[in-house]
Amino acid sequence: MAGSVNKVILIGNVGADPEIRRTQDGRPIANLRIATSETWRDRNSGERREKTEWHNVVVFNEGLCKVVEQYVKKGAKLYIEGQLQTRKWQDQTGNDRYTTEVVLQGFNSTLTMLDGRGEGGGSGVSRGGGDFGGGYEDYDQSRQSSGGRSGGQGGQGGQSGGNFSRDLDDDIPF
Amino acid sequence: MAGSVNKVILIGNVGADPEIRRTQDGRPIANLRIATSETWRDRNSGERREKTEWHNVVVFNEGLCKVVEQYVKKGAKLYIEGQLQTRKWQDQTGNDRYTTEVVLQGFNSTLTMLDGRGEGGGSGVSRGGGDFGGGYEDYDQSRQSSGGRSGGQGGQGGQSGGNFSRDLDDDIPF
Amino acid sequence: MAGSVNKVILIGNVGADPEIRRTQDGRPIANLRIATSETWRDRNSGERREKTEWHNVVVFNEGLCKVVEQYVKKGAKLYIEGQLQTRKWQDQTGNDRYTTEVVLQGFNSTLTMLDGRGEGGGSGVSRGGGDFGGGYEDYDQSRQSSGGRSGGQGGQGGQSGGNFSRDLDDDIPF
Amino acid sequence: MAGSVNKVILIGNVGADPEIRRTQDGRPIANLRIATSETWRDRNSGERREKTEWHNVVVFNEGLCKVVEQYVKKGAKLYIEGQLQTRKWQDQTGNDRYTTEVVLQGFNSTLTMLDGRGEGGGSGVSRGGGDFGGGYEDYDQSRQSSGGRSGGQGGQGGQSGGNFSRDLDDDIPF
DNA sequence: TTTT
DNA sequence: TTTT
Repeated sequence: MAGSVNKVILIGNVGADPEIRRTQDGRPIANLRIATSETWRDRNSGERREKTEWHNVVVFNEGLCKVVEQYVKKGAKLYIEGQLQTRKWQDQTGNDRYTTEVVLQGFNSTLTMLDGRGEGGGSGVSRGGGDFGGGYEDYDQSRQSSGGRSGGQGGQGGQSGGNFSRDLDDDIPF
Repeated sequence: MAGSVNKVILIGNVGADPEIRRTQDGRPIANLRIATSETWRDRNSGERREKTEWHNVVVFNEGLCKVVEQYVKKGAKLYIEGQLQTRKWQDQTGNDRYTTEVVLQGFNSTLTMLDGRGEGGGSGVSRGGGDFGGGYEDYDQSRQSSGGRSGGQGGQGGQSGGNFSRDLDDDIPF
Repeated sequence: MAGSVNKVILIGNVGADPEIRRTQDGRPIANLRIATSETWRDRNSGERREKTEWHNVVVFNEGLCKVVEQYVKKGAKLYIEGQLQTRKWQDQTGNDRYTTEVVLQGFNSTLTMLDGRGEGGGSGVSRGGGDFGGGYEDYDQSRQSSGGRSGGQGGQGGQSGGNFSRDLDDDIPF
Repeated sequence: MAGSVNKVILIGNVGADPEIRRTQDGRPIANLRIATSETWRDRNSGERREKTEWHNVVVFNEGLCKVVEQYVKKGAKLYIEGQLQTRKWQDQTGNDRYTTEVVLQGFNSTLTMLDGRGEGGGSGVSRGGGDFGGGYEDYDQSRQSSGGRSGGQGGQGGQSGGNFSRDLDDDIPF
């Protein structure tokens, strides 16, 4: 379809230490639970009220996974930019179920630490791709192929060890 | 939580004529299915590939509901800005199920026609609230109280007739 | 023009304590300087490089001005959502000059404290309009008419005292 | 600075055929004027009012420049995502002047045709970088180094001929 | 002029 | 179920 945009922007806190697992061919995938919340004053009672929303965030992007692995802990405040994706799965009784997630994959994905931590004294800002600003960043784009459920060229990520034998489609949602 | 943002931006096409229903107290709710899609060229085969994502959009905002009712038809291209919301419901067997929707409610919600239609030859742009630009818009803010599943003060929307007897929580998801 | 969007999203730090002034009819206007910055590693030298960008932010929205007045200090980290606006002025020699600012006015404007401060122990989140979430917020929409350089109905803002005698158009840019 | 975001999202129409020029080392730069506009109804007079804002958009990203060159004409409706950048220059009398532009450079930049034209029957969607969706896109990332005023490795873009002898800093603003 |  |  010509001219389509699918963008989610969240600022919120991470509800638990992230889970990082790997696909069979070695690419990392990070799962985050992020809470956003709104407060308002009830017009009638005058009481302060709050509503918290929980978001499932899945990081396929390899560079962002590294950031998550190293710096993101329970309670961290993050800015994330990704896209909405709903995937279908079957429950135990064979019924179709759907889970909607915020996916960080490829370009136009961003994850930024808003607590002042991140990247070894560095920026705390990470993007889905390598080249920005002055354009000379040392980022190995060939390792960027991310790509979710795709075959890949096998282990190009290199961070062996601890691979998950379960594929992405085995995820237990929520 | 201090400093939280929950924002979704979509540009896509409407998959079917919108359903408009009403809460028991007369407030309108519009449901839209919006498709976004990405195309890319497969690195290996060189073929063009496409992936379409379908989004459930729920419009609680009364002003935006009017726009939907009057102008949004199957095939329309829209810009929408809303927030993510996951609601819990029980299926026939009593199991918890969750449905994530893009909700347009209150301020910071926008719906814009990108086909050149909309608002009687006018702007095709609509926001979740009345006052913008020069600040003199004729918008009855008292009818803006929207508020999803809340009780409301009863029928302030005024557009009686054709009310739905089902409440929002009765929705059949997907 | 049908279907137009003009949106700026910034997360950055405030460079100096905000200036708040008032129009002749009593509406407050806050000016902020916000720094955003990018870091990257130089591909050739391997050095870390940084580029800082400074943004002029003008808050016409009365509710957001109050937040700025009370909570925003030099060094604060903010999320802001506004729109781009370029205004024309004449320098001393009568030449046309242009200044581009990020304007927070009316709806679809947001200012959020990301430091954990803000709103008396409350949310630290503020929007350009009143009704959101459950829809019961106690916000006097009639005082919301903001409206930049427009005439207004005179003094509806009410917060008299300390008014600036200079109009907005007298601003010295940059 | 840790955790900084600088993002502009525009949907608007192109005011004139884009100018494409080249840096001395062959990288293309496209300049666009984009109009956004708001309409509202005057609270007092009841008249419809409109305010148009013009934006200077500079495309450094090489892939996006190609799209601009081939498909973007006067009147085209675009979605663009870039960042704010203010540059300093000297006028004829040696005074400092500043021009703020929306820059599309590197990742997290997007340009999308919203008219149904674009990319030879293809998507009309273009991003600042190559890998998205399934992750197999055939995009030569080595030609992506864009980088604004930087030296570059010389002519890697390959689209020789017609280079502009003026550098970016020679731009006449507005 | 901020921040890390 | 949209669109190109």
